Amino acid sequence: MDEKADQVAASGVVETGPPVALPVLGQPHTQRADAVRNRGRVLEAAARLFAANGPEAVAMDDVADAAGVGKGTVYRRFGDRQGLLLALLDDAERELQDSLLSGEPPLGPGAPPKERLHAFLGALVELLEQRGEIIRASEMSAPGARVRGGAYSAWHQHVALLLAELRADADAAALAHVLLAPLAAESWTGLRRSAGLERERLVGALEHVWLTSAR
Amino acid sequence: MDEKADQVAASGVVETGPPVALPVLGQPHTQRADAVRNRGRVLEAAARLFAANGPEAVAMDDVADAAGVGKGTVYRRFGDRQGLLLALLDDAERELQDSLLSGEPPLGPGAPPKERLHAFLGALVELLEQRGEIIRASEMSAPGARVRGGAYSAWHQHVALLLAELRADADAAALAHVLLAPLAAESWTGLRRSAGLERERLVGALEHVWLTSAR
DNA sequence: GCACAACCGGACCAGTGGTCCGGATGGGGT
DNA sequence: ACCCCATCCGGACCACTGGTCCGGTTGTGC
Repeated sequence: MDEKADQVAASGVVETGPPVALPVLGQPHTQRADAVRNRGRVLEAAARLFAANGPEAVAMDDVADAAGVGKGTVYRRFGDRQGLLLALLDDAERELQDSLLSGEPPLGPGAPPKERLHAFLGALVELLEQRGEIIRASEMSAPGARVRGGAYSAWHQHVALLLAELRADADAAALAHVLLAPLAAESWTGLRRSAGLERERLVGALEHVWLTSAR
Repeated sequence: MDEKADQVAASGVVETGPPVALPVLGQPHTQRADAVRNRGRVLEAAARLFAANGPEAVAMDDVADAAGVGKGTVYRRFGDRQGLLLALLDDAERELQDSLLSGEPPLGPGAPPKERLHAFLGALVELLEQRGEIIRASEMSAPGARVRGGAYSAWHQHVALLLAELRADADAAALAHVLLAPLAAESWTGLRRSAGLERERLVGALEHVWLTSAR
C-alpha cells in the first residue's frame, strides 16, 4: 500500500500522484487522461450494476469487466471495495452537508430548530430512498467505520445541536444517536423492504417520534 | 439439501432423522449418541470462540477445529453459518419471549402498558449487552431475514400491541418499528462500541424517547 | 520525437462458506 | 453375543471473493 488511492478526494485538490513532481502551471496534471477516463467508466459501471442487482450481488470483478477495465485498475483508483462505495456516495452526502451549513433556511441556518429538524429528516429520508442500498453496502463492508468518521458524525452533530437548543436539560448527544438509529441504512432498508412498510407510514412515525422527543 | 438440519428445533420434538423409521417407543432415538455429543461440542466451542474473538473473526473451520470435529459435521448439524448462530441465540430469545407471554407482571401480562414497555426495554437491553455481537453476526450473514420471521417479529408485535393500548389513534405498527430500530443489534453495538456511549446514557435516551412517544 | 514515469490488465494468492462421498461406528433386532 | 446397515464422520474439494503484483503498454512534458 504505497500509493494512496484518491478515494474521497475528488474535486479541487488532487491527492493521488507522484510524491513531488507537480508542475506549478496548468491545472490538473498529476493524472493522465486515460486514468481519469477509466475512473469515470468504473464509477458509471458501478452505479449501474449496483442499482440493477443490489450492491451485495456485485463483485469487484463484475465492476471491472462492465467498465471494460482490469481489476487492478479499479483497485488502484479506489483502494478497496469500501473506497468505491464511498466515492459513489461522496457527491450526494457532501451536497446534503453543504445545505445544512449554508443552504436555504428550512434546511440551512435561519429557521427555528424544530423546523430545521423536520427539514433535515425529510432530506435524510430522500437520500436514503435514493442511495440506501449503497450506503448499506458501505456499512456492511466496514462495520462501525461509518459511525466514527464521515457523514454520520456530521449528521449526528447537527441533530444534537438542534436538540440542545430545544431542550437544554437533556442528553442531546445520546438522544440524537437514538433518533438517528432508524435512519441507519440497514434499519431503513430493512423496514422498507423486509418489513414492507410504505415510505409515508415510516415517515409519519418518525416525525411523531422526533417531534415529541424534541419537545 | 435433502436432509434438513435441526437448526431451531432443539427441545421436545426432533426434526432431524430418517424420513420414516421412527420406533414409536423409547423417546429420543433418531439421533445417535455421538451425534448429540458432537453437537454439544460444536455449540460450546462456537460460544467460546465467538465470545473471545468476535463472531466475524471466526471461520466455520475454526469452530470445527476447536470442537475437534470435521467441518462436514458442523454443516450437517446446523445447515449453515446462520443456523449455527441461530442455535446459539435460541435459548436466550425463547426465554425472553416466554417471559413476555407468561412471566411475572412487570414484564409479563398484568401490569399497565407503560410499565410493561419499560420492563421490556430493560430486558431487551440486557439481552443485547450479552449476545449483541452474536445477534449482529446473525443479521450480517443473512440480511433482512431477521425482520421477517423469528424473534424480531415477536418483539415488534408485543410493542405494537402495548402502544395501541396507549394511543389508539397512532400507527402502532410503524411506531413500534421506529422505536425498536435503536435496539437492532447493529445499531446498538455500533453506538456502544464505535460511538463509545455508555449503557446508562443510551438507556436514558431510549427511555425518554419510548415514553414520550407512547403518551 | 524521445524517454520515462504513470498506468494498465489479468494471472495470481489466501481465505471463505458450503458440498461430497468413502469409510468408520453405534445400537436395535435376533 | 453378535451382526448388519442406517447414520454419522471428516477432510479433501469446489466456487468464488476481495485484494496484490509485475511485465508490458501508453500518455506526455521536454
